Amino acid sequence: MPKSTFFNLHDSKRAKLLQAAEKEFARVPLSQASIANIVKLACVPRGSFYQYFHDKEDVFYYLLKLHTDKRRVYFLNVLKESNGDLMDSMDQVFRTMLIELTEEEHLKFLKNAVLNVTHEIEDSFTELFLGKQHEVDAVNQVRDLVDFDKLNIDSKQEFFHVMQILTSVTFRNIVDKLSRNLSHEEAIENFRIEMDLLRKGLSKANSEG
Amino acid sequence: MPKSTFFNLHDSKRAKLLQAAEKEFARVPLSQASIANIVKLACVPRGSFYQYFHDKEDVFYYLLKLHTDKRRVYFLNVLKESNGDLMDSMDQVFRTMLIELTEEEHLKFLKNAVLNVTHEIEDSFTELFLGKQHEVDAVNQVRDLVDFDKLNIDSKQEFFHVMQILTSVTFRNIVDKLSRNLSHEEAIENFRIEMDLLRKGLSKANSEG
DNA sequence: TATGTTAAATGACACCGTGTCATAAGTCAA
DNA sequence: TTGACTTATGACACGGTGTCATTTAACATA
Repeated sequence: MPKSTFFNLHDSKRAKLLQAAEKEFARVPLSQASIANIVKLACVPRGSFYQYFHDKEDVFYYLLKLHTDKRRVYFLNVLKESNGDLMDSMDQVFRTMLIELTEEEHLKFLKNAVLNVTHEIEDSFTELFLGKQHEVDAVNQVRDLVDFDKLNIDSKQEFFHVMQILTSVTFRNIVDKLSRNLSHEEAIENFRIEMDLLRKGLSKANSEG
Repeated sequence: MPKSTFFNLHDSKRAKLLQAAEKEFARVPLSQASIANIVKLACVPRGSFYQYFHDKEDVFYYLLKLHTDKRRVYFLNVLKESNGDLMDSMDQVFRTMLIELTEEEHLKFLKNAVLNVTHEIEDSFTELFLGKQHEVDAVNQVRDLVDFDKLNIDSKQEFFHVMQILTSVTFRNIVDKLSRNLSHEEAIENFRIEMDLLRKGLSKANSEG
């Protein structure tokens, strides 16, 4: 998290800093991004950067969090409007993300973020759907919206694992779309196939028994 | 890939280099590893390193490939011995990996690799099961071993997606185990729950129809 | 053995980025 | 105005990277 000094800044300067950082992280992946470029873009002296942030990872994950928070709100709304249909909602969010990724700036930022996946980023993706891990309130927020009659699970404890599975597969599909430069149609078709497989199950036994 | 010079080296020197590199990558994640340390450990001058490799990523991914190749052979054997039961084989490989991860050196290397997940690493994990992407032979090698009567899929084209799903979820479980320091029992239990969910399907509709 | 040719080894060096720190400049209350 | 505290600033020390000119080794050929 940025230092308190950062949050004491005028709105305009704060925005300027974030904008500069996002631009740099859109240019190259995290490991190649340089603080030198960020301060040049934002027109602030190098020392100031360290007044606001601990290091470049600090800004980077803060930016990512801003993105994630926005999407999470959207996800919760979709879930409401679909009367708690979890699979359909994942589908909807996946499609919306693909559309968002046509906006040049955000695309490049997210592309660099996602392709250069660190464990923290996959976690932040999970948070999109489940909220901050181990924060029970956030998990409940989703769980209360989900229509369990549409899910094939015995215990509410299994719900957590359902979300883990859906998140892993969805994330994978986003990464694939970006790394292989798939068209929207291809990406959606791939995702549809995998969601269908998840719905009906991979093992034949159950459709016989 | 390392340069040809590297492969012309005496076996002992090549091994020494790789051992030094693995030790450094076991110490810290890729981004923090330094070539300076590797050459110090291997007792070779700095310039030599660049005679053998393009950069540190080059050694790193080569090491990772050596690990992956070894596991892939094992996976194919398990698949044979289980008469093509895909789900059971994934289970078996997952358990074996957990056991391998008790060996200190390899644990730390893989932990750093997996936690600091880059897109390339998840890809290399997929290759473990599917072989190099777009190399048709490698995919067929697995597909020919799989018993399709145990799988709930209509077309062989769906097989690829089944593997994608299984790989994503398995990979996620390995990452979780390492990042949250789960015990073997917990990790196996989590994995079992998710594999069961995948088997039976997430959606209720199919168990009714 | 002498000679030429190619491959490999070596470490000094220029370059770049990081994070720190001493100092200067504000802010605000008494 | 003074003092206490917060923020700004940029020079600097440190460490890592990749290159390159030079040396050394390997080996073929006459």
